[in-house]
Amino acid sequence: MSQAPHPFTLRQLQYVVAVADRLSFRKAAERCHVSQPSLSAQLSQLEQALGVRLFERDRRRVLLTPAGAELVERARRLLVDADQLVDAAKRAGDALAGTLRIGVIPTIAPYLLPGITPAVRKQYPLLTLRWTEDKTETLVRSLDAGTLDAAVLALEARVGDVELEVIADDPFVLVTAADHPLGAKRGPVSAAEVKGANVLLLDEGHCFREQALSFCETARAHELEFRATSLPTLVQMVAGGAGVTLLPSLALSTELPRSDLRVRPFANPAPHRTIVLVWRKHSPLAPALRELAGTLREAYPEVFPLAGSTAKTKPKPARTAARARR
Amino acid sequence: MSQAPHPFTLRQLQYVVAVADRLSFRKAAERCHVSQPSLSAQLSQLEQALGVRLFERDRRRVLLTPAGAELVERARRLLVDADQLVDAAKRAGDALAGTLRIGVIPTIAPYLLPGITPAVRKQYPLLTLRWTEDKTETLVRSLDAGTLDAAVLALEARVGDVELEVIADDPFVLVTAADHPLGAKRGPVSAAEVKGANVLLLDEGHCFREQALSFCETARAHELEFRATSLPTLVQMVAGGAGVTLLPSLALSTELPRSDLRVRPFANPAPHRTIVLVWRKHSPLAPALRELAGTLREAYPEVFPLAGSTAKTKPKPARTAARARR
DNA sequence: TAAAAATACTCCATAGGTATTTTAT
DNA sequence: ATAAAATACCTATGGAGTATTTTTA
Repeated sequence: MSQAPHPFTLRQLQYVVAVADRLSFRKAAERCHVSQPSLSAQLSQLEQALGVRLFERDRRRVLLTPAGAELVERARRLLVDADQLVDAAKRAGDALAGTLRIGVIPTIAPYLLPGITPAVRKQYPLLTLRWTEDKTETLVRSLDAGTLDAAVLALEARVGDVELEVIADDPFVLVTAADHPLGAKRGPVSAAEVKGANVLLLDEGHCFREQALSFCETARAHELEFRATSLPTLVQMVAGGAGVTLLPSLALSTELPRSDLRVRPFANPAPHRTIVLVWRKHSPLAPALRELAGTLREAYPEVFPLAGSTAKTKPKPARTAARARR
Repeated sequence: MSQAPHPFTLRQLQYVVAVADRLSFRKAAERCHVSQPSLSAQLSQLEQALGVRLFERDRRRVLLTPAGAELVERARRLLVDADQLVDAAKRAGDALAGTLRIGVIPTIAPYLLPGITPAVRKQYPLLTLRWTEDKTETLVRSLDAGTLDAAVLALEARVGDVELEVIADDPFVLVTAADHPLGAKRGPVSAAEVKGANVLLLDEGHCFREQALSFCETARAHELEFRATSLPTLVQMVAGGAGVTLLPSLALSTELPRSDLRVRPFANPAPHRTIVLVWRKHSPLAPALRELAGTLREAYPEVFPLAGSTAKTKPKPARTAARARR
């Protein structure tokens, strides 16, 4: 649309309004902290630009012409809008007091979000998070396109050229039916034990599938032909005796305990994923996102005491003793 | 309110919008017909002024930050409003296409306005006239205060320090009851004939009263104690036999003919008033008002063939042959 | 390396200042 | 004579230009 420089200045509008209020060039000039000739010059310039006489000059006083009166009203509104624009921008300057669009993968979203939402709301009461759930590849594309400000992903996936901050380490566990041989023993399960087992995995496209599959290949376990579309389905199929599976610890508190299933951690080196918050390189939101990631990292072990790597340093963190961070 | 210079420029907003549209500083600069460094400089200046990063710079492309996206929306609106302000001002520049506030005295308003309104509407379809009816003194004060843009008055009254344009000469006539001796004769009545007659006049405050009274003093006629508050009342009282009166010709077509009344013009020098359009000295509307007065002057004899001085030049103007003036 | 934005600087247009004149009461 | 706005003229800020460097894919 408009590419030519605007025919008037916000300053000129201020002058018009000042004169309309005081009905005197001198007093208006005082109020605007400029000299009377400067103000006069700007106003006649404005009149020339608009092609309208705005004021009726008289040595005693100044009167508004009908055109001037209308312009003053518009000028007032415009100046108010301009001020509001400044205010809005200043408010928007604090990214943690606005809206952030963040993506999450399906094997994290339903387990993480309910848990950390209260902590985020508490820490950043003015922040609104707009979550988008999709597979890693889609999220990374959206991120690059600028449709998302950040994403919560597993670092082990192809994550693109981004900056990131670790939120938590999420070790995998072995899940078997209660009557399955591998579920009979307690304590950490070694890769050797799993050798030859029939393992159920997620569908293509889920990065968790790739991560679990990579472990299975190392351990020489077999993948079954059936693939599940979600973790709850996977668990259900294991309970039905179709085979064993791996689950991220994050999902445990939601999917388990179940009397028909057994869960065993893995012996080192245990398969795991690293949950990270990622954002575009050069994103001006980087500082804010880094801080947000810190908040998530701190909230994580409190909300998921069974899961996070940080939990190792605090073997039994009291679930109720969530320190309020100011 | 705002007396400090505004923290940003409309030009800067144009730059922001241009960048938001093209997502490239270079292309935006092209579009705005400035060099890329100039645009860059203005934008970083704006970012500094607002304390917000608006763009995410990347060598490949430019992305809007959330704050930037919001600001762009506001900027778009603000620029549209600014353009509208210019348009409105340009339109308002033509005073004969806007609204004019005009005062009229009570002895003119009811007779003149219905007659000339169609002509005005025809000549200036975009013009709205806001009429105010009041006595001369009040109108002159309103005019001076700027509440009115102009007024239709009788020049013979104290009209203040104004510029004016004559609309019409309005000679007075003698009105008597049908059975009054002065009404028995036909043809112009001389001042001598009226000597000693009992004359009814308007109330104080009406300038027409002063004008009629001045004639009565010259002619040595007597004013009766009763005073009427309006011309219709005056006519009614004359019909009732209370005395004779003077009427402005302008009022004739509305108040007369009546079978119970007689009307006679005055012999020269006939009493009269001059109907004028007046406005403040220095009013920037002067040219428009002068033109408007011209239109009224031309319409007058066509609408009031019995009344105007101009009518003398055309003894019998066909009332229906109102030339359409372009 | 190439393409885009940022820097460095120079220039000039103009907003703003001071001194003075004009104008109308 | 006075008070206010307009005019004349000067100054200096800063917007815009050209040339160049920086950055990173």
